[in-house]
Amino acid sequence: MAIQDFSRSLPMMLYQALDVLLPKFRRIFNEYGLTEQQWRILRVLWEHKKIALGKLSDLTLIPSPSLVGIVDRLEFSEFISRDRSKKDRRVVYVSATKKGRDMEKKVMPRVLDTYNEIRESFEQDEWDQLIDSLKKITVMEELKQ
Amino acid sequence: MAIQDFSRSLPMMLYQALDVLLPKFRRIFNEYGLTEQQWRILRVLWEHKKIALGKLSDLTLIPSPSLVGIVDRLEFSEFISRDRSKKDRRVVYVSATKKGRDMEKKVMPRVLDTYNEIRESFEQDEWDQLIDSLKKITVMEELKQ
DNA sequence: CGTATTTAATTAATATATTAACTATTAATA
DNA sequence: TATTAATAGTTAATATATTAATTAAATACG
Repeated sequence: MAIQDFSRSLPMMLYQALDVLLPKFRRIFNEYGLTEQQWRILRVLWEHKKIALGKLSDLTLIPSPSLVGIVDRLEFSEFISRDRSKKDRRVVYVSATKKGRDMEKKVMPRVLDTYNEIRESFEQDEWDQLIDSLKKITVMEELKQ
Repeated sequence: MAIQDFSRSLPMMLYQALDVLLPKFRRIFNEYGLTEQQWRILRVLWEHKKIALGKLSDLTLIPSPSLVGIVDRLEFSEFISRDRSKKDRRVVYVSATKKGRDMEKKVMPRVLDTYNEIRESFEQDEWDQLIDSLKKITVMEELKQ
């Protein structure tokens, strides 16, 4: 094992963790004809009713140029609808249609089951510590810029 | 804050950590005309001399269908070369050219500086705990299949 | 030996990410 | 008010990810 072990570097460990965690969730999404990104958007809309694209980008971590196309396809599939703000005509609001809202009851339970299964394989302390450390990374001043 | 807080879910925290960590590294790669994935491949080749595509996919965490194109472009830029195994003609080996090897001296120090800067903002214990927890995720049996 | 199965790499189709540039609108300010 | 700067969303070009299918070669095995 080299002094600087690439495979155990933080970025690679983060990638690997996602590679292991996500396939099981994606299988659920795909059963309902959703991509992972489409699910993220619906997941946020179930809590927001109406949200500007910029805010949606922040909450889903989907970069705005990608968001445009993903929202296009969700709109085409009639899971969501767009409408432009009257007050500030630069702003576009997005909200879930009935079809989009109805997905919550179907998908969420399955996703939560899988999520809890993962969570239960950690001690509460270790889990909290993990989330805290990740949180700490996201607010690191060294990385702003 | 909802019972199940989407933004603090493990996958979203992992995504966010990567979103915060990577841009600073990417800026370095781009100065040398490399994408992040191209760098990952060179990073592995600097330690391996010669490696099969399958193994390279495992070590870089780049899925093989993506790897084909990325290796194409690295070959076109003359950073690496391909050659097919004589023993098993299904296998394709990849190795760094002189141009590819020479990048190590240029890029690695800058990357290590940035990496150490990040690492130093953690206590050794917390860092080790973080890496351990991530490692634990990558070997979770619950997620195999 | 010949056929079926597995394996390594690749191709194909579609979706998303990255970076830069652009448009329309709004806010700031001389 | 006229001009400049900032903001929200979008487009464009290229690279990569995802999933399924394909090809060529190697292996298993009746």
